[in-house]
Amino acid sequence: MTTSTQFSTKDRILSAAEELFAQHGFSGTSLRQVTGRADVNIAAVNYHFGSKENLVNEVFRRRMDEMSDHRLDALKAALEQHPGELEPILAAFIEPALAVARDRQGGAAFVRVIARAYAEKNDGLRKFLSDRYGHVLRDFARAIGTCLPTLNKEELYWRLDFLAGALTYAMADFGLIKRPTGVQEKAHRERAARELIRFAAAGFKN
Amino acid sequence: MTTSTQFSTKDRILSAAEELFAQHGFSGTSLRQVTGRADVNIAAVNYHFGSKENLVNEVFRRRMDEMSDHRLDALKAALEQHPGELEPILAAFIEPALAVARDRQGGAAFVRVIARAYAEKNDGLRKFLSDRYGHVLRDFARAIGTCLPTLNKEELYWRLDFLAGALTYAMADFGLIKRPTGVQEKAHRERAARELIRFAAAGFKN
DNA sequence: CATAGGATCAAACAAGCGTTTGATTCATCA
DNA sequence: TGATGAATCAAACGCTTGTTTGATCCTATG
Repeated sequence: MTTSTQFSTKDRILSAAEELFAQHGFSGTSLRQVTGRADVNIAAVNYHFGSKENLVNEVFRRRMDEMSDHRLDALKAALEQHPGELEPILAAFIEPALAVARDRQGGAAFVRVIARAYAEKNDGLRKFLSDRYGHVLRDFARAIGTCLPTLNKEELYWRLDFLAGALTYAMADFGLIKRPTGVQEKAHRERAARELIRFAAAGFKN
Repeated sequence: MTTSTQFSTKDRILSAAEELFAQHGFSGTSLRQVTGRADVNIAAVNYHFGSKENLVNEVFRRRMDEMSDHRLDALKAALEQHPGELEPILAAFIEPALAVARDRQGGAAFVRVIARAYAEKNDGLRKFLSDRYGHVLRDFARAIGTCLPTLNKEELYWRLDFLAGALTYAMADFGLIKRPTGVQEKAHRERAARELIRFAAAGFKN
């Protein structure tokens, strides 16, 4: 099959897997659950992806590539338009996570999948993420560093870790802040981004 | 068996489960792995705990009770000895997590288990945690609130979520800060606590 | 010492797992 | 139109899962 009027089998598997991984984790999700939700034969996973592990990686690649590109674009724009300012850099880091969370259908699930990736000590996956997206974090570290020249490198990395933790946790709706019924998911996440930018900016500046 | 010169079968199972859950997650850990490491018959888990799910809950209860008590004691002391100050309250929240991480053997694994608990959308476990330990978070929220009376309640809860996220993430060694070889685990975690208290204090104060 | 009952054991259970097979459908192109 | 190969299918593969069984060991109590 080259094209299709609807979503391809491959895409349906990826979307179903994304949602289920977000809900039940990687090892907590069976391929039969995935193919059941995608309305696809069980053998299709191994046909299109080779193995369950490859499917996990593909679920990541599909959204992380997009999110990382947006982050780097936003960082470049922030450095050009607001040189020396911290908040635009933090926004460039935080808002694409928000965007991927609300953009496409099922994107909300992906944020939770990211959180899971950190929790699962799946070393293969972590190496995959570090190899493929480590440079994004390094670029942000450099940008923040030139913005706060008195901050030494170790402290900078600690705070970047705190930011990543808070972002992951908040975006995934893990905490005690439950989205009030009646508040739209989109408005909720925008609020989260706004609050986090303020919180982190204060923390970075000391 | 009422007493034992060594650790009881029940304790050995709990410790082995804790370490393995930290490494491979709940659904990623089989009871045969647990009983293998604990050097115990496979049937012992269901005999002593009833089911795998109960074992998961027990692994939590064992350390969370201790950590929550320490947090509340430290909070009380902070309010008495440093009334109106924010940093001691944050320290009361952060340091017991550090303590449980270094105190007993295998405690380090538990911090990673906590992180996992939030990532797993295991609703039974999350309800268990919320029912049993929700009052701890509420006490801290109240203490911080009287400390920063201009901060409205919603913002306060957002920031408490950010703190919890950053704490979980940093303590579990998820981020890019890898403990340098040669630096003791204890020193590494103390550094984490110190940096996080400063970061969060600045964030809370705005 | 006899015995009751908690603790441990090897073994098996049905169910679910990821993966593979070989046949069959279907669209494409010579 | 008939051939080619990708895509899909039902079915089965061997293996692991959590749990249960019934026998056996061990220790504390009468």
